[in-house]
Amino acid sequence: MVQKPLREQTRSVVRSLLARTAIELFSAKGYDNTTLEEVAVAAGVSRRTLFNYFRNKEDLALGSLAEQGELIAARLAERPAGEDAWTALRAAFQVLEEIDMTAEGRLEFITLLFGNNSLRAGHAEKQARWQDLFAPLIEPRLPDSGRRALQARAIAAAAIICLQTANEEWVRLGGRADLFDLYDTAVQAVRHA
Amino acid sequence: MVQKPLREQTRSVVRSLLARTAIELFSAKGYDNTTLEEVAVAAGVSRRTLFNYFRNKEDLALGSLAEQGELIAARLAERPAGEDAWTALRAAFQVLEEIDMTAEGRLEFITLLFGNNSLRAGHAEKQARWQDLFAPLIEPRLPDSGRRALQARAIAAAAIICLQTANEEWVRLGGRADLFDLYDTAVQAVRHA
DNA sequence: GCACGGATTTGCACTGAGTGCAACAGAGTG
DNA sequence: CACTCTGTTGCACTCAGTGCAAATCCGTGC
Repeated sequence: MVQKPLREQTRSVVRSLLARTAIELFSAKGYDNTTLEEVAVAAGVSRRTLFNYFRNKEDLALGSLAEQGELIAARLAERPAGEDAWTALRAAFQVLEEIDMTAEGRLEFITLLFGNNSLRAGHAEKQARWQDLFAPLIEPRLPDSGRRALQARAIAAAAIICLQTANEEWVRLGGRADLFDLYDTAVQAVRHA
Repeated sequence: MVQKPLREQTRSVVRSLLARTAIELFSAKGYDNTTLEEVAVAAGVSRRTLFNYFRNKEDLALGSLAEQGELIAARLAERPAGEDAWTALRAAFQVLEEIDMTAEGRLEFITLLFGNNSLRAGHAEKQARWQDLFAPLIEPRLPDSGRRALQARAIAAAAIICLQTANEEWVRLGGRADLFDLYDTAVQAVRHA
């Protein structure tokens, strides 16, 4: 009866080990030049087992994005009900700064993301899924009107894209800037230019 | 010496024939359940030749998006210099309405896009590339300031994402709505909510 | 009409991602 | 010591994508 939490625990440990091993190899040799066979060997596991943990090669690299989305959504749900949508989103995004990851690690990871076409695509898509998580949470923050659902989706998408643009710029600057300064600049431009 | 234009002409004819054949099959049988072998046979060409025209399976489905991006960019470049960035973008997007495609065709195509994960990803990525086309064209429309490049990218990205959100909603409504009404609602929400 | 030359098409063989299946190993239970 | 449940592994297969070389097509010059 105590097995279940135990199994799940080992599972998530193995999962993150595999992801870390993979990202290390991808960064070192390039995404396309790294086979899943190599990742499996490096992690001391069979190629087939990799597929028990991740649906595909892309997920192996991007798994953490889905988790980040859930973290942000959770934080967003905790924000006071009266708070303005943009304010709530900005506050929720800041959960990213609490994530256990060195600046070099972030830089390496994001560089990997933007350096490969199919990863860029996967990245874009994963963040588009964030929209589905965030929109229902910001819809109640909008004034009544028809099309409130559409409005909520648009705001969520725009905020995410501002974060992404800021992230890109942050990488371009080699990490020598404050991410949220860049984010604020982006939002300001979009809303008041 | 007259070969070149001629060859290019046939090339683009063949290219669009292949794309149309592919999209038809993808819509009918599903993207994942359609092999490139089948597409090739249906178009009366060898599988290998398909790869002379398209880099990969995804491009076969999404090729038109790249062209659309270039059309919009061209229109954007023609807008008067003093025009506000958002106004210019909206006007440029309207080139989409001039594209030779039936409403059912559009609906079918967009439904295909949103119905498959990897196509959604490719779609998101292709539109993210639009950003690279549009940003330089709207940067001169912004007031002087540091970070104008970042601002231009943010605005381009936000406008694109509004269009995409409107498109999604349009599909959800079965095409029974005006795309630009939806777009305006989205932009309004983002900028003034 | 005919041979030449460049480009396009095609077949072939190969790599690697992803999947279904069945055999296997290990841990907990009676 | 069987028995079962779960996770791992190997194996064989399909399909996307690529490099290469043979075959084919087509406009041009003779």
